[in-house]
Amino acid sequence: MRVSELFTRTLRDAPADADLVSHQLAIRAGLVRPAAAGIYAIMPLGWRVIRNIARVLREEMDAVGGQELVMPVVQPAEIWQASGRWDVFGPVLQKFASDAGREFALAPTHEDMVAYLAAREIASYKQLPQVIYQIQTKYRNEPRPRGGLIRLREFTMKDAYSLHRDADDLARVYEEMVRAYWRVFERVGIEAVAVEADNGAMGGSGSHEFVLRHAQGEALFAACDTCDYRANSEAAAFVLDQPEIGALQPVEKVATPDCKTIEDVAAYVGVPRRQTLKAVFFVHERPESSRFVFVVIRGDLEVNEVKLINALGGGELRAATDDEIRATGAVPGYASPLGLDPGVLVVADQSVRAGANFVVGANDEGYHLTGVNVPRDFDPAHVADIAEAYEGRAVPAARRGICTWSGRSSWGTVSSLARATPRQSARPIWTRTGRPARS
RNA sequence: CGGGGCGUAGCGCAGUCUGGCUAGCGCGCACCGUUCGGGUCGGUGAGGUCCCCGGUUCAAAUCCGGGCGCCCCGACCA
Repeated sequence: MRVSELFTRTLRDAPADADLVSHQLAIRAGLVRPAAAGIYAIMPLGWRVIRNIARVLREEMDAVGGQELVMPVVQPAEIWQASGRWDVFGPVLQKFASDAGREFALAPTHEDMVAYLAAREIASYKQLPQVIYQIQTKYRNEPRPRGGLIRLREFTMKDAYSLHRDADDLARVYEEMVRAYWRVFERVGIEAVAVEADNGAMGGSGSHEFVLRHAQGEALFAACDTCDYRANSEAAAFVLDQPEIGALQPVEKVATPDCKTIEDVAAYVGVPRRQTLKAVFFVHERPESSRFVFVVIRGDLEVNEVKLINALGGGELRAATDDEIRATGAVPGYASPLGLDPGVLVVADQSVRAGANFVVGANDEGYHLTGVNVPRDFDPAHVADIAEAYEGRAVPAARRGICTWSGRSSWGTVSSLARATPRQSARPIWTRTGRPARS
């Protein structure tokens, strides 16, 4: 067909609100046209690209025994209530009611529908394993769509789901899926990097994310400079440095006026940041309850909320308000795990054991304590790795490689899930794979 | 949800601070001419709720109040 007959026109100037080069080119070339924030029309040229990618995906999914189907985008509330996720998913799940008052949701993912179908189709373990997949629209009511096509509300995803009778079978198909993904990326011409990922709220064990090294990506991943360790920022582990510990000092209360941040305190007292302890406050929310969480971490580190959620066993986190902090007896800016109400849940990062003679808040406006030691002065009930890795840390695998950070843009994940949805009993073990084909 | 920016012709912009000619410019579009050809050159022309609502004023794109939308940073991201 001639370009002169093309439905789409091309543009010499990119729209002012397109910042990323990829976004500018996609619009100027007429691949896509915006309809609303995070919602695009795929124009004829763009659709050709998607169809070509889809063809490759179908061939590779079929090659590992996948059966294609199409599940609905509009799904009745009952399916989400049955899996327990109707009330848990949060605002990303776009709910709406028909005029008659029947409740529906736009599918942001299809596990729940798969569970619904599998429960009706699979009558015996002899029917397993099964691999099904679809190339279908997803709708996620993202709080902030961004970067043109980087993060969309409405998008197309290839998602595959496998159902298994046991863990060995799952592990076998998991590996097949990972290999299938490599073939897809190779054929499509994407230089993907496989990184260890976290399953997040889906739970389960084992997850690989295929990412594109991309400066404007949504997030970061860590890569070891000497070994092949690769992990996204939610999953990256690192080796904690162990400062030399001299003689333990006694606890002393010192005045630290106007020192509400770690930088201020460290500078005022004259110690490195890693000789301070920082308190961070969250409210841990679950469908049935919410609880205040007092988190303690070494001053030079940041809390990784995904790790913290995992340490807490799931649920959601939000930052606590100052009022909620005061209600526990802690003083914002000068909070201390020492002398807290014993009813307050304290979770400490393992870094609190890496160091000595820490400077911590005194729970008294304008004062800090020095010479605080673990476990002599406080002994946290819960200690876990909840710190975010960062550039320059040694990675655990090689024990000496240095971690470097790169931007990442997610092109797909393969996850191995323990069990679909605990509330739906007699469900087979199944895995979810997939998340590519965002144009 | 917090911080910042923007909204004037299909696209890119000027005009707004300091209210007042008929709201302009480039590209694109239509028509006529021109060229072997061209992202050619020349001419003519169409196209505007100046984001919306309200207010101030003799007079509002411009000032004031409210709202909506879009983009960026952060929070979030199953």
